[in-house]
Amino acid sequence: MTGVRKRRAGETEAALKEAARRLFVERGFLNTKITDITKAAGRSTGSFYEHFTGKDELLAALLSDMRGAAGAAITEHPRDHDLSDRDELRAHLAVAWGVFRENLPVVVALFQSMVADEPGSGRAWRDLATDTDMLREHLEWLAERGHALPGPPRILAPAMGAMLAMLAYAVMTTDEGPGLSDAEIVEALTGLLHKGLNGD
Amino acid sequence: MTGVRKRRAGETEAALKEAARRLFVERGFLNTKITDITKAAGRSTGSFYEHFTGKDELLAALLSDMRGAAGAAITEHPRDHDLSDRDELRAHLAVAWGVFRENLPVVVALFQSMVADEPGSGRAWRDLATDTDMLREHLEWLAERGHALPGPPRILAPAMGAMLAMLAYAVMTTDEGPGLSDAEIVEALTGLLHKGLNGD
DNA sequence: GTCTATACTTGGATAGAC
DNA sequence: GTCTATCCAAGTATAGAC
Repeated sequence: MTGVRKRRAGETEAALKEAARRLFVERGFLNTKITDITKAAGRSTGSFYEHFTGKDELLAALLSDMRGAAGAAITEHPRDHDLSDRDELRAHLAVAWGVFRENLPVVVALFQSMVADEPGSGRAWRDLATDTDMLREHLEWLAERGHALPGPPRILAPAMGAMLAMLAYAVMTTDEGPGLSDAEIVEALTGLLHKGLNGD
Repeated sequence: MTGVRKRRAGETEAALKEAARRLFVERGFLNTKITDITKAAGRSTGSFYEHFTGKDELLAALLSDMRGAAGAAITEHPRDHDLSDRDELRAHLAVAWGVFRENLPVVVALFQSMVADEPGSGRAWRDLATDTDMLREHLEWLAERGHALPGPPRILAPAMGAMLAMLAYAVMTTDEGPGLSDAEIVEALTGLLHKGLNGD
């Protein structure tokens, strides 16, 4: 493989990804066909399969890119973050909301992909539990320290994650939103959850 | 149209609906093809279109049936329900959870249908706002009476609805759930939201 | 109203030339 | 690696006999 050829290949892959990101937001992951992506990227159908085995692998690649970029912000949480502190809770929520906002194409695609799966697969619960694993640990840490929670962390964490994910999806895919800024939404959620977890 | 013929027609429609309900839970709304439904119902493809113009109309019919049955429980809320009362809040959540549980086929189908729509359509937000309209009014009623809420009802209501809907979807479509009974889940959500709304 | 048979469309995937 | 051309499977929807 020559250097030029390699570069051209990289450009094609990047073009396909970029086109996919744009289309995933506009039409959604499910309604975007591979031919739509190649057309938008100015590439041929055959070329697509030289880079990805299918739409799912493309999504996996996008997800990988996302983790590389914004992943650090989410992953590197010290286990002893104190969510009973209002400012820390707000910061947490703000980071999560921001990651959603910054990576909307991937978020939309993952959300659609998850919900479109066979209900019997149980994927929705599995994804939700996995994605809120760290939050669950935070809550368990609070409980271990004698903090009185309104319920078991293994249901509270997924519940909070469900609220955040679903609400973010709804808000970020409409023009007719609640008429509130991101900061105002985060503030409202902070109030609800802070009092909810700590009782005032 | 003879009486016999009419009866037979009614049976076919019922058989199609019943088959659809079953398949929507097993495979989901999106993955269930019209041919799957007719096959499961022991009817022909052509016959299907004599009763419904397509899958969406079938879903609308199922939704209509559901409203007729369980609708009363949800719709007939006096506007002045006091959600700051823990027992009333729990009862509310329990009713909603129960409706989801009792009508899982329709709930799954609607959820999938909503999420599969073009993100740009803003349907997710619209549905969420509509479905939590009454809750929003309840909260506004509280606010009018001087109750201090953690944020504007127009974002709190959708947020609560998002949590309930997404969590119910996840929990009810898995065998590996949180290991809690419905009552225990409702109790945990009650605790979280009651304190969240009222501050202890 | 219901059936069988089939036309039609979409979209995924590959073959082979360049 | 990329392209054009094409095959093929899946599903929707209709036509026409009963």
